[in-house]
Amino acid sequence: MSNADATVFIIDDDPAIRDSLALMIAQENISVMTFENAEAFLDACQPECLGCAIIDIRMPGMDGMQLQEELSKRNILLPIIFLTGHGDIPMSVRAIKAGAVDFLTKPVTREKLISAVRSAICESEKITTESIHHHDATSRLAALTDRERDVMMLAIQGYPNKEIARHLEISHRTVEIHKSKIMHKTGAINLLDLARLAHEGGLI
Amino acid sequence: MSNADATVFIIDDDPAIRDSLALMIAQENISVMTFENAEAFLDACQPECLGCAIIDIRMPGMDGMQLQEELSKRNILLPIIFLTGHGDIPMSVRAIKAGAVDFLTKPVTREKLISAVRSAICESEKITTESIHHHDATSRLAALTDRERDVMMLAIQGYPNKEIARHLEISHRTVEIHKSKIMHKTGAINLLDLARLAHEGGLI
DNA sequence: AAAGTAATCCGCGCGAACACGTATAGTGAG
DNA sequence: CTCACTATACGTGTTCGCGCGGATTACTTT
Repeated sequence: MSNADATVFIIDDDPAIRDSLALMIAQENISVMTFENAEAFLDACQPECLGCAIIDIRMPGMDGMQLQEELSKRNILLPIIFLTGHGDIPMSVRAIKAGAVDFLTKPVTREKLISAVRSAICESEKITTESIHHHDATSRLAALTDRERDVMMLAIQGYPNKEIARHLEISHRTVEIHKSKIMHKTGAINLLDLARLAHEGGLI
Repeated sequence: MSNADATVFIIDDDPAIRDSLALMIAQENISVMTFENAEAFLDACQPECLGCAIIDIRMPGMDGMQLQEELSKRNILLPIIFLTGHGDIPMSVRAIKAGAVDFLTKPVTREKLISAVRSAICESEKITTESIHHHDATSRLAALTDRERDVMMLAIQGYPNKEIARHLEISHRTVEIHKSKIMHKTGAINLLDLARLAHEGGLI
């Protein structure tokens, strides 16, 4: 199965809930880690981790929604499943609109939990793939000099070399040299590829 | 204001609710239309309309969620605000995940209603713009012959003309002629533009 | 401190390869 | 017959690899 290295992080202040959830998930052959509060989880988690977080809304200290916000701030793109005993509709709407994949109410059935976890892990795999692409693109683009970046930005907007040359007030041959170096440095095989790369790297 | 031609469609079986909502929205200088049930709204609405729909979940005949699904099937991309007196959390989660912009509970405050309507109309404007682009792209691409489409698909993946020629087992000059016709028919000014167009037209 | 050295960036010219518009024309399907 | 597809030929413009030079910065050597 593809979820071999995915981990479900359970953050809940109630030990009984933690154990119960952990058991249900472990029985599906998915690895689990439990945390007593948001702070402990924040200390432990990494931006690259694959899996999902099951977060209790109501906790002493930082609550679930604050944790969601903090994770987002720290660029930790872990899909979140909220779990609560005392939620209301506005809260659930806010959570889902803020990007949570699900909002479950206690007591949760095994079926709903596992279904939510599976789709969250699936989401996490997508995010991880995209993140790798993004990181790869960014690191390649980082090798470019400022001037090369100038040329690239115009090139991927479809300007021909002559136009770029006019725009930057340099010889058209120089533009081509820059472009050539850009291609080599980024490993792009053609302009379309470069445009895709720049797009993935967030430069558009 | 930019919402001059946006219309809020209210679908609710309770006349008192309809009138109350319509009044609040009309006071914001936004035009309103009311409908007693889902079927009447479906008969009246068009795919191109700008604005949003405020839909009661619980209605005789087709209910709010079914209406959402039906609108989606008919490709009517109107942002939806649900309104209900007897909703629960799973329902709200499902609705938001299915694309609704908000899920309000009766009785709704004027403030929340207007805020939801404004963001929904803003969303509608985005959708409309995208939809125009998509439609435009599709209609341009529709003029292409099958062979031209073959050539285009390879071209926008970055293959040089010679490769395309080898791949299709035709002369490289013929490929260039196809490409030229493609550019003329679609109005694209260069390859990147064509790729963007194909992307907008959903051909990738 | 001064001189040499390496690295980096920016620039130019030449020539080969490639792309593209125009013109001309043959073949097969509807 | 018309339209789509194919092909050929010529001319022009664009792209791109290669070699070379000037300017700046930083690091090492003397």
